This record gives sequence, C-alpha cells and structure tokens, in this order.
Amino acid sequence: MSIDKFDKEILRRLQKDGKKQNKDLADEIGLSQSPCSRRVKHLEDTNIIREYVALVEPAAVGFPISIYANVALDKQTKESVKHFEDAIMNYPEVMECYLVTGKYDYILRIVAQSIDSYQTFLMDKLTLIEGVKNIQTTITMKPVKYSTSIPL
Amino acid sequence: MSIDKFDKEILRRLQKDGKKQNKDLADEIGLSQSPCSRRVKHLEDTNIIREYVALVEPAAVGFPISIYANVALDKQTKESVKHFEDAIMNYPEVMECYLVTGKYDYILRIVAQSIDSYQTFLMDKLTLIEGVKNIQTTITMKPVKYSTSIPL
DNA sequence: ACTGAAATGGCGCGACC
DNA sequence: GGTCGCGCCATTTCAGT
Repeated sequence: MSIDKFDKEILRRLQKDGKKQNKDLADEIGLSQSPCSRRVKHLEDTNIIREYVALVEPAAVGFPISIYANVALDKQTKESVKHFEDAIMNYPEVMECYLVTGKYDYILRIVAQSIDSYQTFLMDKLTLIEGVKNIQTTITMKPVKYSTSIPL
Repeated sequence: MSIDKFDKEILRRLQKDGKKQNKDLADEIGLSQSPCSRRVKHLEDTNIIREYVALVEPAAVGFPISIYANVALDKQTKESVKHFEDAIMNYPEVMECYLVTGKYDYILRIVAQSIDSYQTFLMDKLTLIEGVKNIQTTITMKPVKYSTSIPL
C-alpha cells in the first residue's frame, strides 16, 4: 500500500490532466497498459485519488468574488464545533474551511456573485449559525494562483 | 456565448465528475450525444472549463499540513507586486494566492510535509523574496471542507 | 505475483441531415 | 439539435518471467 516511484509519476500526471489516456500515461511512465491501469485503479480504490473534476473559471460563470472569512465561536465544545461544521457543509458558497489556531477558530473561503450577495450570505446564513461570535472578512482583489496539485 | 440552462447543467455535473461519459451526460441533461459533446467542447475552448484534474488526498501522499500565510510587502509598486507574484508562481507548495485588502497584501495557502518543512520553506524561500516585509502564519489543525465546485 | 501481449466491446468524434 | 458509422481506447483474459 506504499506509494512507489511509479505511483508518484501517475499522480503527478493525473493531477495535471485528469483525463489523460491510460495508453499515454503508460507510455510516459514506462509501463505497459494493464499494470498502469491497475495502479490507477488501486489509487482510486484507496482514495488516494479522491475524485476527478472539471475546474470551472469562477468569473466566467458569474462568481468573480472570492472572500476569506475568519470565524470565532463562543465556545469550542464538541457540540458547538460539530454544529458549525455541519452548517458549513450545507453551504455550497463555502469552498474551503479549515479549523485553525489563533484568535479565530475557522478560516473560510467563500465565492460570491457580488459583494452584495456576500453580504446577504453573511447576514442570512453565516451569522445565524448558533455559536458564531465574531466574523472578520477579507475581500480578495485578484486571484494570483490557484492550484490543486500536491507537489509530489 | 452566454451560458444557458443546458450549459449550467453540464458544468454542474462535470464539476462533480470530470470523467462522466458524454453518453451519460447527454442522457442526464436530455440531449443527444453530439450536441452535448459540442457544448462541452465549446466550454473547453472558451476556457469556462479550465482543465480536468484528479484531486489527490494530501495526507495520503505525505502532505498533511495546510498553512495560511498573510504577507505584507514594503511597497505596492507595479514592479514589487510583479516580482512577488512571479516568485509565488514558481513555488509548487503555494496552492493558492490572492491579492487582498487590509493590512496584508496577500493571503497564501501552503501545503507542507511537516511544520519543520514549512519553516524551511518560510526561511529559504518566502522571506527571501525581495520586497517582503512581514509574514503572519496561521496553522490549520483540520480540514473541514474542500470543494472545487462553483455553486451554479 | 506481477508484468506484458492480444482480442473484444463500447464510447467518442466527425460527417451529414 | 439529431442520426449514423468509423476508429480508437479501455478492459479482461491469458501467457510468461
């Protein structure tokens, strides 16, 4: 179940092109098709490859705004934390959420169609979650880099 | 060039499964195969679909640490900004980088194999970029949510 | 046991309506 | 936007080392 050299090469390439043909992949890493295919299948089955997705340009589909929100909770009890995280999971605008150290409890990246619609999200959803004490918003002005590739 | 109902349905599905077969996609949205395929191709050609990728579980390949770094520059001149952004583009550990408002200039999400290797990255790379004045690091303790799907 | 080779079935793709 | 047909690739099975 350890990741060897071949697996790393496979992952490196599939992270760049999720639709790369098995034939080409096999050629590139220097294996024939069936062992290559088996390795890919194994990486999928063990959830090392979580999923294959199409990445959509947010601005092109009407979501030009990305916002970071730092969220502090009243208390960090198991129930309080679970309630917050469950709520977050149901909000598709929340693209990322991490539990963090420091004076806030969570960092969220939220996408929105406009600053107004973010305001609405804030008022109607985020601030209404039980246990949320304080939210600090950071507006992004420009995306500089967005990568999904782990640097193997 | 406007995104209609069909295109939205296509994007919604390909964001969830980038390898969904055209045949199935066509069935689901209620079109036959070739118009469906033509639409997908158009979305690709206009870069509304940026790319297809495999998402890899970071912890499973030895990158369990995600860190947010807030970076302030000495000055925000065109040259200074360009120099920083160029440097960032060459660091594969930097998964995301946004230009932001507020007392810092950039927010970065960085992946690392350990806190130590992040320290090394900080010392040997980030702080050495010309024009970087100040960096504030926020360690993440747990990923709660990570989505790449724009909520169409 | 894991790799490499061959055959079969299905899908994507492009021409045309 | 739909229909049809060709070619290519994924998959599975089998033999070899």
